[in-house]
Amino acid sequence: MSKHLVRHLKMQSFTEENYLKTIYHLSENNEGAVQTNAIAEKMQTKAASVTDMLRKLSEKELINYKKYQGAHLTPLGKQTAINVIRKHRLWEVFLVEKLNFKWDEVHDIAEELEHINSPELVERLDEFLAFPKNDPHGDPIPDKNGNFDFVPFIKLSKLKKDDKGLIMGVSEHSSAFLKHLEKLGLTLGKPLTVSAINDFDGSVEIIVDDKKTSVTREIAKHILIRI
Amino acid sequence: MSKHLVRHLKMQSFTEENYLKTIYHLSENNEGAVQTNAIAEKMQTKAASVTDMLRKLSEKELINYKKYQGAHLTPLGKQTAINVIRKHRLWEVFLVEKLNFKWDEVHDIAEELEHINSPELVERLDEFLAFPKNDPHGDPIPDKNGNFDFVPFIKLSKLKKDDKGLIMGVSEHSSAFLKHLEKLGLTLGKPLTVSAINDFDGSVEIIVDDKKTSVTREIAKHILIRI
DNA sequence: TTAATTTTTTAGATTTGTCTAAACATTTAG
DNA sequence: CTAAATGTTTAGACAAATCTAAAAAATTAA
Repeated sequence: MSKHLVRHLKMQSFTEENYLKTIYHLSENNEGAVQTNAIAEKMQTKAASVTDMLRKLSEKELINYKKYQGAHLTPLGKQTAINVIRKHRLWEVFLVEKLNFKWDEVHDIAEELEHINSPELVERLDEFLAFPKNDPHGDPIPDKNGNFDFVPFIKLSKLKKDDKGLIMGVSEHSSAFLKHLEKLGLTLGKPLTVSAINDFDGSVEIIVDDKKTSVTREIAKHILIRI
Repeated sequence: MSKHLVRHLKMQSFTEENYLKTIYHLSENNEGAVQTNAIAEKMQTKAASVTDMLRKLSEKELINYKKYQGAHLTPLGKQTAINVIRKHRLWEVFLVEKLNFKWDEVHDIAEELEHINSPELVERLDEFLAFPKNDPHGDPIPDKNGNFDFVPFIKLSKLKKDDKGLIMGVSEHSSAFLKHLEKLGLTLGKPLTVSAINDFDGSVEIIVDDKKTSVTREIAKHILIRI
C-alpha cells in the first residue's frame, strides 16, 4: 500500500477496513464468531488469505481470534466498522440526493468513498445532507457515536395473505436486483398488500399502486417491510 | 494494493496516479524531461524508488523514459494526469462551496478524493458545482476533454513599484501559507497596488483594502497576479 | 467411534511499492 | 581533459496482501 494513503494515528488500510466491515455484517445476522470461509466467500478471496488477515487484525486488537474458532470484533474493531458503514451510507445519500444518481448506481462508488479518511469531512457531509436517518436503500445511518436509529422490520417473505405494510428497505444492493424492483414499482416507502402466497414455490403476490404483481420467494426475502 | 480498489480497464494505482501528477506539475514549469531526483524530492521518496516506478510507467506507455535521461508524459500519461488534477480541483470546489471548508483546509482531503474512480461521478459533480472554471486557490479546472481555460498571470515578485493587479491564484497550497495570506487580507480576487520594493531583501510592500502590508520575496513568488 | 468430509491453517511464492548501499553515468570545475 | 561532485541506476531486502497446494484440526455420519 502506498505511503500516500497512510493515515494518521489509527491507521487502517482499505483492505483492513473492508475485512472489518464484512465481519460486522456477517455477525449482524447470526450472533457468535464469524467463520473464515464465510469471510472468504463474502470478500471473493481465499480462506488462506483470510487466515493471514485475521491474525493481523487480531494483533492490532481489532478482532478476537483464536485458531479454528473464527473471529469477532472488539469494541475498537466494531467502532471502526460502524464508521466505515456510516461513511458508505452518507455518501450514498449524497450521490442520490445531490448528484441525482439512481439507487442502483451508488453502491460501487460508495465502496470507494467510504475509505476517505477525514472525520471533519464526514461530519460536514452529514450536516450538508441534513443528518439523514437512512440511506437510499432504507438502511439506517449510524450517528457520529455509532448509534443506530433502529426500526423493526419484517422480510416480505414472512408476511401472510392480506398483511399490509410499507417498504422500508432492501437487504441486497446489486444493481440488477434494484432495477428489477424499480420495474415492479417497488420503491422505498411504497405501501403494499399481500394478496396471495403461492404454496408451490413460495412466491408472493402483492398489490402496489392498485396493481397486482408477483415476486419470487428469494426476492421477497430481500424486501424489508414495516407493518 | 487491495483488489477492492482495482479499477476497470485502464487500471492505475493511487501511486501511479500520484507519480503522473507529479511529473505533470514538474514539466509545467521547465519544459523538457523531468529528472529522477526532482520527482523524488516532490514525492518525499528516494531516487531508487523513482527509478523503479519510471520503468514501470514506461512499460505501461504512460511516460517516455530512457536511463539517465529523465521522463516525460506520453499523451495517455498526460491525459491521466490531467484527469486526476481535474478531480482534485473539482473536489476542492465542493469542499469549499458546499461543505464550507476554508481554502487552507481542503488540499489533503482532495488528495484522497482525486483517486476515486468513476467518470460518471466526476461529470455529475462538475454539473452540481455549475461547471466551475477555477478551484479555491485560483487554479484552472480542466474540462472533461482536458482543456484548460488559460488565464495569463504574473508572479507578484515580478511586479514593479506602482503596478496594480488582481490576486488570481497561489502556487503553494500549504495550510500555513494560505493562513498567512488570509491574515494579511490577501484572498482571491482582491485588487492590490505595489507601493514599494525593498532593494535589500526583495520583499514587496503592497496596498490592499487601503491598508499597507508587506510580504517577503519568497511569499510574493507564490502569489499570482493579473494586471 | 472410527472414517469421511468440511473447514482452517501452514508453507512457500508472487506482486507492488518501498528502502539502503554500492556501482555506474554524467556534468562541472580546476 | 582529468577529477570531483552530482545524479541515476542496480542489487538485494522488506512489508503488505494475495495465491496454490498440502497438512492439520474439527465436524459429521455411518
